[in-house]
This record gives sequence, C-alpha cells and structure tokens, in this order.
Amino acid sequence: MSLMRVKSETTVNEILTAAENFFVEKNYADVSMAEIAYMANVTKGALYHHFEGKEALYIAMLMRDFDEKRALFQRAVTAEGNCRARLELSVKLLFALPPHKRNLIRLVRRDINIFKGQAREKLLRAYQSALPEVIEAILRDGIEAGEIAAIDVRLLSWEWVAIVEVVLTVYAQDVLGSTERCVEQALNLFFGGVGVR
Amino acid sequence: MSLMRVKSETTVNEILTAAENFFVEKNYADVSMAEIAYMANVTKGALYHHFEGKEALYIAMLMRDFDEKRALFQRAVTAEGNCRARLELSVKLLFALPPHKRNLIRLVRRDINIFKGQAREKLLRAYQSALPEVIEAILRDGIEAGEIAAIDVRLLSWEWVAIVEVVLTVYAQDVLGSTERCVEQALNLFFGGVGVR
DNA sequence: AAAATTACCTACCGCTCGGTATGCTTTACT
DNA sequence: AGTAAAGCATACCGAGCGGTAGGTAATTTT
Repeated sequence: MSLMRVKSETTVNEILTAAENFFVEKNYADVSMAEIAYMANVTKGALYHHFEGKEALYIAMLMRDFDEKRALFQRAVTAEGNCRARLELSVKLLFALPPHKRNLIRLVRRDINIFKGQAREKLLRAYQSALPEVIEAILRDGIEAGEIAAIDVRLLSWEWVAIVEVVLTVYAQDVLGSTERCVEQALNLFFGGVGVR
Repeated sequence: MSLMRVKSETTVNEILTAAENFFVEKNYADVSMAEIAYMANVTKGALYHHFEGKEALYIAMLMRDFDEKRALFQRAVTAEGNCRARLELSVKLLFALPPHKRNLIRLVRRDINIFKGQAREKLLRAYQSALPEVIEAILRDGIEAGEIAAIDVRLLSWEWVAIVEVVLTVYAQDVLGSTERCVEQALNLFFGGVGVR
C-alpha cells in the first residue's frame, strides 16, 4: 500500500501541475486531455484512471490551488498591524509567487460560467473561502477600527481584488517599475483615491 | 441592387445579434455555428455565405459593438463639465444600456487569448480606440486641470474600468439599491478612496 | 503462492462541430 | 425575355475530442 500510493500521488500531482499550465494559458475547451497527459508523461488512460473526467480534473486542479492560496493569505489575516499593513502583506505574498501561480487566481472568474449545478456551487464556495472571505476578514477589522468607510465588505473585497488585478498586469509593472511601486499604487488608490485634494 | 441589399443587411444584422446573445453567455468554443444560425432563423449555409468562418463572425460582431460603444462614450468626451462629471456621464450612459449590451464590454478581456496574430492585433486596436482611449481622453483633461494625480493615463483608465465593472454586477446593484448609488460608489472610490481621514 | 487490487497503456468508438459542395430560388442587369 | 449573380438551403465530409474497453505489469493482501 505504501510504494504504490506514493507512485500514484506523484502521478496525480504531475497531472495537476500539467493541467495548471495549460488551463492558465488556454480556455477550458481548448485544452485537451491528450495534451495534459502528454505533458504529464502519462497516457490518457492514466488520466481517466485518476479522474472521472475532464471536469473533475479541472475542479481538482482548482481545489488544490485554492488550498495553497488560502494557506498563503491566512498569514496576512493573522499578522500584526492595521488593515492597510495586512492588505499590503497579502499582495506582497501574491507577488512573491511565480507568475503562473499568480494567474491561477483569475481562472475561476474566467471559467465559472461553463459549469452548471453542483459543480458550479462547489467551485464558488471553495473560491469564496479561499480568497474573498480572507480579504473580508481584514476589511472588517479595518471598518471596526475606523480605518475605512463602513461599506459592504463583500463589495469592498471585490473592488480591492479588481484594483490589485490591474497592477498585476505586465503593463503596470513596466510603467511602475518595481513590485513595491505596484503594491503602493494599489494601496494608495484603494485608501485615498486618485483625486487631488 | 436595393431589395436584395436590404434583405442581406437584415440577415447579417440578425446573425450578429444572435451571435451577441450566445457569446455573452457562453465561451467562444461552446457556441456553435448551428445554434447561431437557428437563433437567426437561417441555416449554416447562410452564415458561411455572409462570413468567412466562426472567427470572422465573432470579430465582426465585436466590431459592430465597438462602433456603437465608441459613439456612445464620445458623448461623454465632448460633454461640458469637469473630469468627474464626464466620467459620471460615461458610466450613466453605460448603465442606460440593456444588460446584454453592457456585458458585451467584458468579452474582449475574456476572450482575447483565443486569437493569434493579426486577428488579435486587430481586435486589440479596435477595443483600445472604442473604450480605453476615450476614457484616457477624459482622464488626461483631469490631470491637466489638476483634478487627479499625474499617473500613467492608461493604467488609470484600466483601474477605472475595473472599478466600474464591479459596480456593474448584480450583487452591487442589490446592495447599493439604485443605479445612482452604484455610480456614486465608483466615483467616490476612484477619486477619494475608502480610507477614513 | 495464489488471489485481488492498483496503476497504467493501447486501441478504438461515437459524436460534435467547423467547414464545403451543390443546387434552388429570387432579384438585378441588359 | 434571357442571363448573370446574389441569397440561401440541404446534405455531407473530415478532424479532433471526450470517453471506454480490455489488456498487462507491478504491488499488496490473504
């Protein structure tokens, strides 16, 4: 039970990693099971041995990433400091990831429409608890401490994520120069806006 | 030349409208030429008579929408008032559109990755001139007038669009109640941030 | 050592979808 | 009136993909 289990886990991980690489760069429909298998150095038969189908594989891949992301951002929630400092930490943690892992964050919002019923619900719940809820926890503290205005936290978290996604682009990093400037830009906009007072 | 031309134009418009309805709700790959044809009350033969293929049809559809959007937002550029007032007008114009036309705006950013080469460039240029450049014109005026901070206008326009897209969601409209509140929320965040001073 | 289970491969099936070949009907030109 | 051309329908093809059936080799269980 030991040797085989290790082998299986290794294969599964290789498959999931291969899947990540394809799904971040191409649409769900444009990624074939055959190429994932090829990239993972196995055959299609192996894929269907470990996963029920394409949809299950895709969901499993996202779930694994959600777990990583949740663990990562949890560090920002439990960190010391005020709301702004903790948001800053969360973005810095995100920037510290390799580009490919960063971009995985956008997959749900891009592909959520292709799933129906329970698969869709499952994904949404998992995403909610991996990202928005974590941000919301920080924002709630910020509101209680009187640092930010008392606006619906979910809406606030979405706006925050939207703002961050912009500075995550290549263009933003070109224009702003460094990671620090990107983080600063996002924080300044979110907390103070761009209007001149 | 007259009767047939009118007939043809009508058919083309019906095809484009049918295409819009499908492409806003499903991924590019999940929309079939057959269902577009059915929705437009023609056959696949007619589609391929009027368009070279699926890609050409999709691009033509976006192009038509770009033209409408550019004409729409141009009104905000030439309007009287300061930067903030004109941005407000542009969002209100967007909100005044039927939901289906509103959402077309997100298609490019969603699907741009599935095109390569010249098709991709063409789409990007058309999109740039239909939306970002229009916003940029307003923002540039705002910077010159000292209303907003001197940040790269393209980056600013992206942030603005990102913020607006959030208040365009159903959730935001539920929470905030009215269109006016949505517009106000976006403007307040963009100009003043959410930090308490 | 035999049986059962796991991991994986090869070969194949069925279906969908983009695209095409061809012909019919209506309009436009001369 | 006759001919050319445009608008559109029908019927079909070929490729590619998700998924399956069945076999083989290794490992674990009894």
